[in-house]
Amino acid sequence: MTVSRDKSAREKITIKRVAREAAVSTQTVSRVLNDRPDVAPETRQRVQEVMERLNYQPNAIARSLVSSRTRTLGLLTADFSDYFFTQVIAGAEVEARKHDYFFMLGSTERNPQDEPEYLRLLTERHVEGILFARPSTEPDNRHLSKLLGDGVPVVTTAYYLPDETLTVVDVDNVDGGQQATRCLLEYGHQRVAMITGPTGWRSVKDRAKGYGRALEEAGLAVDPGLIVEGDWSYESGYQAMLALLARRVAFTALFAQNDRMAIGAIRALSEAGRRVPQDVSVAGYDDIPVAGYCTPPLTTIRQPMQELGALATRLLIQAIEKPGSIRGEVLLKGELVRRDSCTVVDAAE
Amino acid sequence: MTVSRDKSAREKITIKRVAREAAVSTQTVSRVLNDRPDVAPETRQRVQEVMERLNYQPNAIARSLVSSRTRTLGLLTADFSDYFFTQVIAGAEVEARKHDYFFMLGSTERNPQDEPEYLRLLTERHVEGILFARPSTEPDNRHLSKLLGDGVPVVTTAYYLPDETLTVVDVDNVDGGQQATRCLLEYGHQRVAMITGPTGWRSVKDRAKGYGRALEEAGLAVDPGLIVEGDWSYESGYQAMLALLARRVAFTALFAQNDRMAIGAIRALSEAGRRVPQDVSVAGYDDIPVAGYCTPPLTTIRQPMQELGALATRLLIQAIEKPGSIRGEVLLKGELVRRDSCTVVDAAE
DNA sequence: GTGAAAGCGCTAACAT
DNA sequence: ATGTTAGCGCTTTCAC
Repeated sequence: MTVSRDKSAREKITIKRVAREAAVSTQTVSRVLNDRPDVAPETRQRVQEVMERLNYQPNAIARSLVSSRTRTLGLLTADFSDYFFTQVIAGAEVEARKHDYFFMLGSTERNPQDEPEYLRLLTERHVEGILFARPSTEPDNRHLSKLLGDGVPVVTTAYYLPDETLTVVDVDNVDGGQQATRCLLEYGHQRVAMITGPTGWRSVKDRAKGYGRALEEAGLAVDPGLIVEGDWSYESGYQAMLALLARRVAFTALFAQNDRMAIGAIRALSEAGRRVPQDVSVAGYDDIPVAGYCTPPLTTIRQPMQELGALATRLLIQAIEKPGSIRGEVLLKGELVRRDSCTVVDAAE
Repeated sequence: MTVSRDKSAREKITIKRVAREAAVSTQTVSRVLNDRPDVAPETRQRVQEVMERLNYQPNAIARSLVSSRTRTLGLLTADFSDYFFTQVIAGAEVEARKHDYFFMLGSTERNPQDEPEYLRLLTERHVEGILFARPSTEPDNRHLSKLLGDGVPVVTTAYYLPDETLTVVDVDNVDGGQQATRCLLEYGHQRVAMITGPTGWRSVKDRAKGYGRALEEAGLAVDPGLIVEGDWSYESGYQAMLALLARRVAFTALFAQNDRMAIGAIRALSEAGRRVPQDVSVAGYDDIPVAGYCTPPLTTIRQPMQELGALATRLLIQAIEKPGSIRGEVLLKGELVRRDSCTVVDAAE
């Protein structure tokens, strides 16, 4: 019975088969595979030729079993619609590949209670470390503490734990909030409103702190009547601005803690007949791609998101390969991008 | 020397250890682990207690080696900045977890020539199938053909191969382009411009086909002078509109093949003193989150991106678990979302 | 330089 | 209902 030869002799191509065809022991094949020096040049070449001819692929599973290394990292995220974390992941992935690691993806996507289960499954698969690319909003972090207790390397981006000393990579949100607010103040605005992200986020508190500092620098006090809370979404920015307008308080400028809420707020302002920037100057945060092309183009704080992911991954790999070598926080700075949504306060106002 | 006990007695917790402490054979432990029926209730319970007490975690690597199953899928993508594919991935991940699979992430992010290498590394790690969540723009697809030849299950989203019969999940771009254009025509527009995505993309050709069909239905001819090419980016939409305006051809409506280019084009129109929608109606494609909040809110085609990812994953898993069960294309329909960027043609024009 | 033997953690196949 | 033996594909150890 002759079958097409590729399909018929379906013996798996293992190290054994290579050894047999090259007339050496499996051990020698293994040596060639791992670029060990103690192989005779002719032997090495012969083995390599056989590997080539058979299209041999070493079985990474088997290698992992004996070496207890998987060169695999776990990536825990919460929401793929969040541009910030998506960019972090993009940066992380590129960096991981540079060091010959792969990421296993775990996205809890609106089921945060699944996280412990994800962690269990990932550790069963022997990921060598875990990158948290999600906000720190869950109250229950026992599973993460357990992970740390077990000695699994963990690095987080923009994720803090109350009691634990984590390796965290983040942007300097205090500085960013201060830069954005300062920019508005420099244009002569005295009444600067703020739409914040949801309570509980570290970044929200920090950006608000920066806002407060900038006001203080200018000799102004924080007026709670000018502050509204959103949930980062376009819609919440829109609603927050409606709420602010309903309060009938005076303001000539707005600092929105992210671009989406800024754009939503601009929509509400425009519907209310208030022009941006002539009547109200608006500064956002993130510099999402649309920021330069919406109407008007948005002045905002650009965050080095991909760098954040890359740096976090580098630290994680370092923690794996040189245990105990790192610890603590790293903060990257954001950068003010001036566009058309901010201008000098109207003297007539 | 007394060390904290968690660190000292660092014997790995394996099936052997559990067997020893429960005074059974490893085989019995294995049976309990795999929920086999042939274990005495008391034995089962005793084993489970020991597992619990020792906090035993089965080693997925070892299980994979013997079962040659990894419950791991490969995910190949190209660009995390692309909202479409990001959403596909989000949907895919959720679906994978439902079936107890994980994805290994491979993002070629502006290095398409790395793809063969990625594929090699993924197959070495014995992923059981691969999902391509990236556009089909590379001319060289030998590595993918090889994959198919090797019998690795592959499903793609919006990715076609000239000669191969792939399992493809996609949106019906002809229908979408037709819906968008038809909407503009229904408002009475006769001169409908189009900004396309880059040549070579299947979706570009299909959306253009839909545009042509709608015009034909209305008894109108396609005018190449009204068509400009972009590259999907905001900036390219902006530039394309500048180019179109420079041609000094008359048009009262625009179909942009994605929302980003539509928004870029609106920016150019607004800078040129042409109001949207009063002077020019604009329809986009994708319904990205900002579409409802930019100025003016965008009429567009909503695509079921997450569903696409989920469906592709379901088909992939099916192909793995029941080989030979599927083949061919599945097309999901998009849906027209009417907002403010389109209106009836100005009679005075 | 090369090979034989043992074992990584688990399960399939056969015993009892 | 439970245990014994063998083996998944590879590497480590120790011979020669």
